[in-house]
Amino acid sequence: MASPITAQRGTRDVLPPETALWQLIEDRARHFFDSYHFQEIRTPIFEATELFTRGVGEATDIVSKEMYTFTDRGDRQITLRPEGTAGVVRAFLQGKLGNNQPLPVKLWYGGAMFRYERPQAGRQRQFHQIGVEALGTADPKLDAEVITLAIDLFDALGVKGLEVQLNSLGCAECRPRYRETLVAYFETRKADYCETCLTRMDSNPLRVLDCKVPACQEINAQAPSLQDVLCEACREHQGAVMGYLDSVGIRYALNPRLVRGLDYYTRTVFEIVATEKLGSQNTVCAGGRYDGLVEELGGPATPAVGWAFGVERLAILLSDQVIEPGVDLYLVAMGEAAEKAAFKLAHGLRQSGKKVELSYAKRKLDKQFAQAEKLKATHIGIIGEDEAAKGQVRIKNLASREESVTAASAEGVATAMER
RNA sequence: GUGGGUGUAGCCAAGUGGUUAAGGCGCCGGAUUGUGGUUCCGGUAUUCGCGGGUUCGAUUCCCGUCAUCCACCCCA
Repeated sequence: MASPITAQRGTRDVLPPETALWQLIEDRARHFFDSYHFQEIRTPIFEATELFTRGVGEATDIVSKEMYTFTDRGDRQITLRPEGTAGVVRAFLQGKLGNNQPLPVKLWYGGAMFRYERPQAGRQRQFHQIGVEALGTADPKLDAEVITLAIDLFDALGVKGLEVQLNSLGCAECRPRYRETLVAYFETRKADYCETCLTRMDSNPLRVLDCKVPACQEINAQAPSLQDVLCEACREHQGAVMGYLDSVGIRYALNPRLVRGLDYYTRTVFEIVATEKLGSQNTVCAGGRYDGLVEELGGPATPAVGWAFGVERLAILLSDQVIEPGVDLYLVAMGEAAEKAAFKLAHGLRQSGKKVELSYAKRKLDKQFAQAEKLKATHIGIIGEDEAAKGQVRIKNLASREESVTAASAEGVATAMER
């Protein structure tokens, strides 16, 4: 026998009944996107590599060592999308969405993302995100709105133990200033930092702040905080965001160490982290404002804000929720004429929206009952030789154990099942 | 990419350098012919992730490899 082919490292099959959980997540998400008036956008899974090097940032880990990049047969540099925002912004510009409808343009998307990482629970090479992007306004109301949307969704799904962490990364005005003071501080303590920190001081100094090495954390505790040097406009913006969140009772923790790994963020950044169940991969949802990205990708200056959550991680948080499959009617037939009658009856009932399962095996009746129980059927229908000859079916409610004989028609059976 | 743990059926698992690899759940079939998740009986791993080595002999020891999990890293 040939050896079986298995799923590639870092990819996995989502099997039933877990798929039912994914559907639940998707359904609830759609519901809230609709009420918050976000419209769906679907963009390609692969894009020009340059979209991500320019959008996400050359120096980021995602771009520098995690992308699935290849040259296609037409000599194009192609990358499987590692995140969703860059593609949405590209489509926003290409489709001229900013020109033909009122701003902000509020979009949501969902789908597979690809990053070449070492797999772990809650971290796959192909993983799935659902996210929102709102483009065209700098109004802090929108920062608060997208966070509120996320919390509403997670609440509705019954996710417990989440914490919102908030920070501001400043803007083109104050961030460079902060960078300078920060680097100046690092210089004074250079001898005490770990090696990754030392390289990051040049490439991406803000990232030094969320180093996990205890020694580095100690030094960072005394580092100047961005909160202290935010410009007036950024300070006001952050205050407004917090005010809106307060007004709807959303609790959050200000975390001045919160730095995102993508270059495009400005001002508001946030993460929604799970306090239990996820171990170190505990960020469920993350996002922020990216006022410079649209311009960076060749469009007009367009402020924007968005987030994405990881479907796999959310599914882990919800994994104790059991979604019972179950059918309305399990239909058993005995004899050739009965098989045909059952097949036809099932067809009629299914057309009218009943969930009907047929018996595909010739078992004894007591086994058929056991089978109906296993399928979580609410009713069982029996067509034997007698019933088939009379064009009838015996319907039994498996909970009440009440039984009746009725005409083998969709209407007749539907009525009998009401009882 | 770094360090560590694990790998016996669909799932949970016992086990040993040597005749036919426990058990449980699940699944399939049966217990004198059409009514319930119980009970009883039977079946369900040509082989212990894969490859190589040591050995008369390896599921068991060694090496490699793959997968998975944990921490780092990174992030959703």
